[in-house]
This record gives sequence, structure tokens and C-alpha cells, in this order.
Amino acid sequence: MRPSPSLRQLRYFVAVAETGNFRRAAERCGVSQPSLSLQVAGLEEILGARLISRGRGKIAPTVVGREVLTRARRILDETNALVDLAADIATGLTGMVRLGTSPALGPYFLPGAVSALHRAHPDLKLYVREAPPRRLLQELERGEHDMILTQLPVAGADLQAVRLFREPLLLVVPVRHPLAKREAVREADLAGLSLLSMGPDYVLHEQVAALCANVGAHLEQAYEGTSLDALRTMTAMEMGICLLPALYVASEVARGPGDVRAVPFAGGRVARSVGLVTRRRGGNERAFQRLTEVFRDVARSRGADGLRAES
Amino acid sequence: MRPSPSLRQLRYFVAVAETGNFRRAAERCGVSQPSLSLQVAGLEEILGARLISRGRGKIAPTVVGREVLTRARRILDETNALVDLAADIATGLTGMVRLGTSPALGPYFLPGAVSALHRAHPDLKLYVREAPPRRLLQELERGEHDMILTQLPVAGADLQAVRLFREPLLLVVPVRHPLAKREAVREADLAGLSLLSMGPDYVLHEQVAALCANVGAHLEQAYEGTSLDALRTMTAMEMGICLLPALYVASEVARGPGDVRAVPFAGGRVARSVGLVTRRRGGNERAFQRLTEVFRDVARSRGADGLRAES
DNA sequence: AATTTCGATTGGAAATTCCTATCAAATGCG
DNA sequence: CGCATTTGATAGGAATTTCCAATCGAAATT
Repeated sequence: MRPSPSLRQLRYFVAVAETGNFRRAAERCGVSQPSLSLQVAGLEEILGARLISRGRGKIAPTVVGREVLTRARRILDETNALVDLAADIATGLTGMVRLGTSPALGPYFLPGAVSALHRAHPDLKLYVREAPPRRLLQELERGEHDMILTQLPVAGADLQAVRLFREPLLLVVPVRHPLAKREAVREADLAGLSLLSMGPDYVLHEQVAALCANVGAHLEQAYEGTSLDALRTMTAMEMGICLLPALYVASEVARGPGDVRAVPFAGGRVARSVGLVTRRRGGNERAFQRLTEVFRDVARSRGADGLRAES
Repeated sequence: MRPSPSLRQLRYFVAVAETGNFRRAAERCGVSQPSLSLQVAGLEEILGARLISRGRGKIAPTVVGREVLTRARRILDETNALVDLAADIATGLTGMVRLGTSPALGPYFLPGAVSALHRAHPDLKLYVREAPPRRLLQELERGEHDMILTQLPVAGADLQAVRLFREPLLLVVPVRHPLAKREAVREADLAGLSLLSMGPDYVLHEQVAALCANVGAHLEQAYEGTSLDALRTMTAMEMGICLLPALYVASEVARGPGDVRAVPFAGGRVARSVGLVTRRRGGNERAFQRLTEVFRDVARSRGADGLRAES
């Protein structure tokens, strides 16, 4: 099994082939001529072929040498490009980021966010994958995502989270429901009512459960939504009422069949926090910063939907 | 100015990224885990970016790491291919050979020879350039050709020559010349006649000059041919008679306008030697051997033209 | 003939890469 | 829960690689 050539050997050989002179090649490479001579000889030994035809005043690459020269140049160029590329990616301006996101969030926020990101950093690519938030966290910890967009809070000592924005939750009731006529509701108005919720894999579930316990509403356990659309449909069928995020309401209820009504809470105090999460020491800090900045900008531009961006 | 990564570092990094475990990567590379760990850390230092996100049971490439991984693999593959390629070329089975040839020889021998060479070694490419034999030799010594096809003998301590074949020279006279009716001539028949020759850049010139001196013929100095065609034309115009090589005669006289006749010498003792020449220690020995073998085979197949191949 | 230039060789120094041993932290198992 | 195992990093010393200056022999130049 032959040893592999080193980049150093390739560099020295290319310099000899290009200058046609060992002494000048050595100067160019910043080493002494004997060192360079020995490295080129070592390369010839490894490859089992004479690469340079030597004679006084008659230095030239051989047949083998010329082919090796072409390839060596390519390898060296690619290595230089690798160094340049790493520097670019490390600034967070290029590369591919694997973003995990919750289906209760991603589809309603990311379309605008992705195009804004592309405008700001055209060489930064996003690979987006959805999973319920509990699974998202596990996958992040396992290295399957570089970062995730999800509702806060998240638990994990090894995780780093930043808040992007607060998003109001709206009460969604059937159109014939008594609360449908209200311009706004208060938490206390939920007392004694039956609330539908997402499954326990969602932070939203916990938030709704806590609210029910707090105001004396009933959290419906027999039926759980597997998506926000499912919740909306069950509400329209008068199986209960539910809380839906503002972005979803703006996207799917405002333009829906009109069988439900979304009523905001007075003061907008019922809201969820949405953030970006990554692993500490995950090596993606720059990209994380870039996404944070862009996503906060996007949230800022969605003030009309009730989003309150973190500054 | 940053140092350049080494292939060793790239290899170790790829092994970590592929195995997802430093210990197993080290085993794969045949070094101890701390050595491997330090090299990967060194690579991260050089590139200025974290390539591997480390956590217990949570090893994964970062955004940067994934791009670097793709490129590192390519660089390593190309380096392996370089080693394989050098081995192939060194066997003389592939690569490009720069062949210099005399215009008084190449056009009449090489068409058949090149196709035979291509059949025997499809990956071996020939780059053919013509120059008068004196210039050919200088260019060979200067490394502008890898080898040359030319008439022997050649002088040069740094050169290595093999004879491919002996090629008879035929007397070419105008059709109305007294010797035109002969089936064969002897050297002594040239006594007192005026012979045309190529210029002094050609070995053929020296051979004809020596023959004239030997048999008492007159070497015409006022006119010299710049090509074999020019010699034939001057002979047709009765400016003298000349000696032309058998391959040329077979190619251009037998099928020409019939204004000259080619008469062989009895016993075929007037002949030129044709050989292949390269620089000693030029590094092209294998390719040189390959061409020698193939060209001798081709010469063997041209026995009807009077060629006597070297065995 | 004397001097300069070139690539190779030699001996020793410096730098790089390696090893073993060990540590600290996390995980797995009984 | 306590102990054993596993993992990647750290430290000290050894081995290997790469370097340097000096020198050599041969060729080219003056």
C-alpha cells in the first residue's frame, strides 16, 4: 500500500514545472532548494514515475509529469477554494442550514421569511423539515437539524434559544356561538366552556391546559387536533371551541368558508412566544444570528397580524 | 496568511463525519483517537470554523462541516485518482506523448503507425510535430518533444536511440534517362552523374554526400530540395537525379504522374536507418518502449515496401 | 582557466505527528 | 442509586517528517 502524496509535495512539483528551475521554484515556495528537491523526489517515489526530466538547462515535465501537473493544480485550487468557502460559511453568509419547524407554525410564517432570507443572503440555503415540537427537540439534540423554529419555552441544558416574536392566540368559535358576536373576549369568558386543543406533543397543548385550569374551562380530552386545520374544522362542527394562533387565523380563517369566527382577547395578553433554537457549541452561531435577524425583521413587518417582534 | 489544510486532516475529518464517532474514525484511519482528535481540531483552527458539533452521543457535522465534507471527499478522491493515473501512465498505457518527426519520414510512415498505436493502446495519445531533423534534435534536447522519429544516426550523449527499421533508398531518374530502363542499378552506375539532395539539415544529405564522394558522382550544390516532393519535381524537370526513400516512392511516385522512374539498387544495400530517439533519464521509458514495439510491428507489416524491421 | 550556477547529497535542527496515560463528563446497567 | 464503561480532550514524551546550511560534482558562462 503506497503512501499518499501530500499537498506540500504537489505544490513544490507544480512550482518546478511552472518555473522550469529548482532554485527558483524553491524561492517561490519559500524553502531551500534541497528541501524542495527532496520533496519532489519523494513525490516521484510515491507515484512510481519520473515527473521531471532533469538535465542542466533542460528541466521539463515528462509525459507522466504533465498529466500529474494538471491534476495537481486542480487539487491545489480546490483546497484553496475550500479554505475560502469555509471562511464564507463561517460568516453565516453561505451554506445550507437544516431548519426544523412545527407544522403549527412553519407554513404560516416561513413563506415570507424564506424569501426575505434569500434576498438578504442569496447563497444561504434552507432545508426545511416539519415535525411536532417534542420530536423537533429530540431531533435537534440528535443533530438532525441545525436549528428549529418552535414555540417557546423549550427545555434542554444543551440548547440555546432566542425569542423572535410574540404571537396572539385568538378564540375561535362557531359562527352561531354566543361569543361570536363579541369584538373581544376576556379569559374569564371561557369559564365552563369546552376547549379543544392540539395533542400533548405541542407546547400549545400545555398552554391551553394551563389556561383552562386557570379560568375553570374544560379541556376536551376525547378529541385532540392533529393540526390547526383539524381544530378549526372540529370547532365549525360545534365539537368545542379552540385557541388558534394569529398567523394561522390571518392565513386560514380570514379567508375560510366563514363557518367560524376568530375573536381576539382584550389586551392581547393570551399569546405564544415563538423562537429559534439551536444546540450550544453547535458550530452554527453565525448562521443562527443571521436567521434570527432576518426572522425578527419579517415578524416586524407582520405587525398587522398582531405579531410583536423582539428587538 | 493561513496555513493550508493537509490531506491527512481532511482524511481524518471525513472519517469522523462518516462514522459519527471519534474513536471509530481513529480505528478506521489506523491512528489513536487523541491524534485524530487533534488533527480535526487543527483543521477547525485553520478553517476558522467548527466542523463537528460535539456532545456525548451527539456528533454531527455543522453547516460548515457538511460543505467541507463534500469538498474534502472530492479532493481526496482526486488525489487517489492521481496516484492511480500516475501508475497507468508510468506503464506507458495512457497519457499524451509529444512526438517530433521529420517531414521526409513522418507523413509516409505515421498514418499506419498511429492507427496501430491507437488500436493497441487506446488511452495513449500522440501529439505529432514536424521539423527538419537538426531542429528536431535540438528541440528534443530542450524538452519540446518527448521523443522523435528520425533517420539515424543521431549524435548526443544524453540521447537514447533504437532502430526501428532499415528503409531502402531508390534511384529516381526522369523517364527518358538512360538508367530508367534498368531493373536495378549499382552504386558505381552513379559515377559522373549529378545528384540532387535535401539540405544539410537532413541526415539524408550527409548520406547522399558520402555516396557521391565514394562513387565519384557530383553532388549538386546550386539546388537543394526543401522536401522530397521538391526533389521529385526537380528530377522530373531533368535538373538532376536523386535518391528517395522507399516509403515515399511507394506513396508518391508509384501513384504519381509517371514523369520519373524509381530504380532499386541491386541487393538493396543503399538504405537509411530509421529510429526512435528520446532523452536518457527522460522519464518516458515505458511509453518509449510501447512506441518502439508498435512501430516495429508496423514496419514488419510494410515488408512489401522493402522495409526491414528490427526484431 | 576561473567563476558561477545548478540539482543532489549529507548531517543536524526544528516542526509535525504520533503514542500512551489520564482526566472529566456522560451514558448504560444491575 | 452506585458502579462500570464509553467518549473526546489534555498532557508529556517519542518517532517521523521536513527543514536548513554546507558541500559536492557537473555543466555553463565569463
